[in-house]
Amino acid sequence: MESLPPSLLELDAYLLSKIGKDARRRAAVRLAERELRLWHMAVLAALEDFGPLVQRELAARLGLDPSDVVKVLDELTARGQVERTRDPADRRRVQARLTPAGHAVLAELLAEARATDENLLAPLDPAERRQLHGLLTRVLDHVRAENPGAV
Amino acid sequence: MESLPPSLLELDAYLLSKIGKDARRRAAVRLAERELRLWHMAVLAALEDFGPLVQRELAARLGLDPSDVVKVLDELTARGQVERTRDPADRRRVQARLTPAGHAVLAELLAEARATDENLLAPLDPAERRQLHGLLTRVLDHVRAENPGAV
DNA sequence: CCGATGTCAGATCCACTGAAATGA
DNA sequence: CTCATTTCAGTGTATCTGACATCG
Repeated sequence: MESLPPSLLELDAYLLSKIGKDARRRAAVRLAERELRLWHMAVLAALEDFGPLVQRELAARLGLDPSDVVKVLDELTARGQVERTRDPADRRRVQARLTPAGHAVLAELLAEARATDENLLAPLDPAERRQLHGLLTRVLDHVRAENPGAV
Repeated sequence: MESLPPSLLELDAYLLSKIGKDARRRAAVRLAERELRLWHMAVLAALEDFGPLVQRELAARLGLDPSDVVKVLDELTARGQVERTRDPADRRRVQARLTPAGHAVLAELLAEARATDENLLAPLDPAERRQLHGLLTRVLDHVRAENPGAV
C-alpha cells in the first residue's frame, strides 16, 4: 500500500513528475508491443509533420543527440518505415522520409495514444480535459522558452 | 532550435511527460547543490509526515525498492539527517527517524521546491494554478488507484 | 523475514572516425 | 590549387540510473 507524503503532494512539480512518469510508462508499454520505444514514435511524428528532414535537423528539432538519431533511424529503416536518401547537392547530408508503411504505423500509434490519454484522464470530464490541455500547453511553452534544448 | 511535432503536442500524455521530466530535472538540480537526489527528499518527507518508520514500510509507502531504501538511508545517516534506532517493542526491527538536522534540511528543501513551482508555473495566474493543482491531484489519485506500486 | 550487496539493462552523453564541403 | 577547417553521418564507449536478484 502506498500513501505518499502530503508535503510532497502539495508540490505541483511532484504531481507533474509522478503523472508524467506514468504517462511515459503507459506509452512505453504500448510501443513495446511493436518493439518500438518512445523516440521511434517521436521521429515518425516529426517526419510526418515536417516532411523529409536531414538527420541533423531531426536531432535539433527533437532535442535528441545526433548519434542517437542514427540508431533510431537504423531501426526504423530496418522495419521499412523510413527510408534514407543522400542529398545530391551536398553528399554529406542524408534525408530521412516516411514510407507509406511508416505513415500507416504512425496513424495507428497516434490513435492508440489518444486512447491512452482517455484512460489517463478518465476522472476528468471533457471540459476539464480541455482546461488541463490548455494549461499544460502554456506551461510547456514557458518551459521550452526558458530552457531551450533540455526539453 | 526546437519545434516539436504538432501531432505529439496534441497528446496530453506527451505534454505531461515533457513537463514532468523538466520538473524532475529542476528538482534534481536544486538537490544536487546539496549532493542529494530525489529519493533523499522523498524519504525525508515521508519520515517527517509519517513519523519514524521501519525500512520496509518506507519502501512500501514510497513505491521504492527496499534494497534502494537502504542506500538512501545510508547516505542520509552519514549526513546526520536520519538516525536508525531499534524498535523498543520489537528489537529485531530498525526504525528510521529524522534528526533535528534532517528536519531543518527538509524545511529548506520544501521552501526551495515551492519557489521552483513558482518558476515552473510562472505563466499561470493564482486561480489557474489552483485549477491545475486540483486537476493534477485527481489524475494522480486515479493513476495510483489503477496502478498501485508503479507510481 | 529483513536488511544489505551485487548485477543488469536502458538512457544519455561524449569522443572519435571518415567522407565531403568550404574557404583562406 | 592546396591545405586547413568545418560539418555531417555513423561508431563506440563511459556514465548514470532504476529495477531486480541473490546473499547473510
